[in-house]
Amino acid sequence: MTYTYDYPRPALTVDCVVFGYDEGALHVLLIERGAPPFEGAHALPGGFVDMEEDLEAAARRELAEETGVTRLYLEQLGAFGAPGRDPRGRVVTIAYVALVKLSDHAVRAATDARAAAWHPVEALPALAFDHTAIIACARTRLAEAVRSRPIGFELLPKKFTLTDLQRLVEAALGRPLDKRNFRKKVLSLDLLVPLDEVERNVPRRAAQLFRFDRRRYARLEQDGFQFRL
Amino acid sequence: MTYTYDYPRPALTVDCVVFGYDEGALHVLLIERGAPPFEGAHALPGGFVDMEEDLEAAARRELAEETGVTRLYLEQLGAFGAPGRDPRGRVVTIAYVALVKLSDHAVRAATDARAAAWHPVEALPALAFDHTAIIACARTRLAEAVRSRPIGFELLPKKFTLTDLQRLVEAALGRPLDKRNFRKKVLSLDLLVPLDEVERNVPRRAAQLFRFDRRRYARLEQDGFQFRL
DNA sequence: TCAAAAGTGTTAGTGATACACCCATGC
DNA sequence: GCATGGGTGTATCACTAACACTTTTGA
Repeated sequence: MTYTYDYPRPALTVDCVVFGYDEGALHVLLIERGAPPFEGAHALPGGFVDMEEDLEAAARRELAEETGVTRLYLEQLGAFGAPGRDPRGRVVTIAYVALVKLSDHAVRAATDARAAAWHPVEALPALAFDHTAIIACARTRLAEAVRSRPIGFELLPKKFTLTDLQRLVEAALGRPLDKRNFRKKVLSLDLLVPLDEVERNVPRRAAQLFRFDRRRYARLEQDGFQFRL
Repeated sequence: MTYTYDYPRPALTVDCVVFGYDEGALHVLLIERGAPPFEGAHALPGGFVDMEEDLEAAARRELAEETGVTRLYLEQLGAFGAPGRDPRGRVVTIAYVALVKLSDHAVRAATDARAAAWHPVEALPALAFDHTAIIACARTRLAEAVRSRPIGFELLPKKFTLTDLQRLVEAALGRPLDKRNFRKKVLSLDLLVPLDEVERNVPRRAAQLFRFDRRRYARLEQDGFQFRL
């Protein structure tokens, strides 16, 4: 079966920059390509958009197929379409940024036998296509987003300590923050609920656990409240 | 001549939300469609991406062809690709936001006889496709961008008064600003150069003219300076 | 008892906001 | 001389940034 058009059409793909956070460092989910071009190289999970499928739905589908990751936060990053970016011909890709709780999502072996694995953003391998540039772009977006919207919580487990949150924001911003000032500001937003629970099995004073109050944020947002860290 | 592929491909277009500023109000450049679907309706200028052409280049080309506008500021807004957005079939569009100095760019009659004209953003006609939603998205982006980067100057003539600049920022933000505070903040950035010249032929005290110091901004930016209005 | 991180306030400085009147010009 | 917008300063408040020690816990 083939498909015929009066004018040539670029191929259209989606690619996902999936950020996860673990042990104080940001990670990106990469697959190993099982076919040319760039066979054996690392690349972003992604693939072709189906004809009846919304772009975001395509991103979710490809992610589920290649990495087993589902139910995550997804946001469009933009289109990348320089003519030479794929050696097979003209391929335009719509890139998405995704955030997952590493604690909740064990990365499954990919359905099509290409391994999916987490890589620390500070030490990424060489990547196929223009994926290095796409990730750079995604990191910039993440740094902005983490400060202007409460999306850091998408990367943390449901229960987290203030230090967890601070380490995460520091990783996204790429610079250290003052502990007292950070805690003051975060708590003053009144979006964190302290739980009747503390850390367990730590060789030090156990830290208070918090959860993010989604409902309260939704209400504040409607009233024109502007989140900013 | 036809083109054949093993898998179906969506068509790929670019569309431009071109903002201009005149007489205290933001305007958007719209064309009138000369062919179905939506024949006779207003729409964003745009069209199909050529196979060997960068996405941004496609946007610039379509703009030049349809409206005669060239040499403008252009920034990618994002991809819009919901399956039902074009009645002819699956068409994914990459939207761009463009800013032009209305004073410099008389809008030419379009080459293909479809009229291009400016419409105030506060009173737009019904639009073809999902173009109303795309413009809404572009306005949000513009409001953010005008505050966080010195792009307001792309909309003003080379020589402008502080009141011109304030009216523009107010139009982009959709709310009024205090005159004294605005002037204080803008001048403290040290990016405006007062000229040896004032307004002419105004029935009131003539205002000081300024120009934006691009060079100085480029230098400051390199030193990590963060523009914010 | 030691190591490791949790938790906690104050001060100084900077930037944001609110606010009202005189001035210059063209008609 | 009048209508129109141009131009200017100060006081208050809120937020940011800098900074160090005591507490708790498990090993």
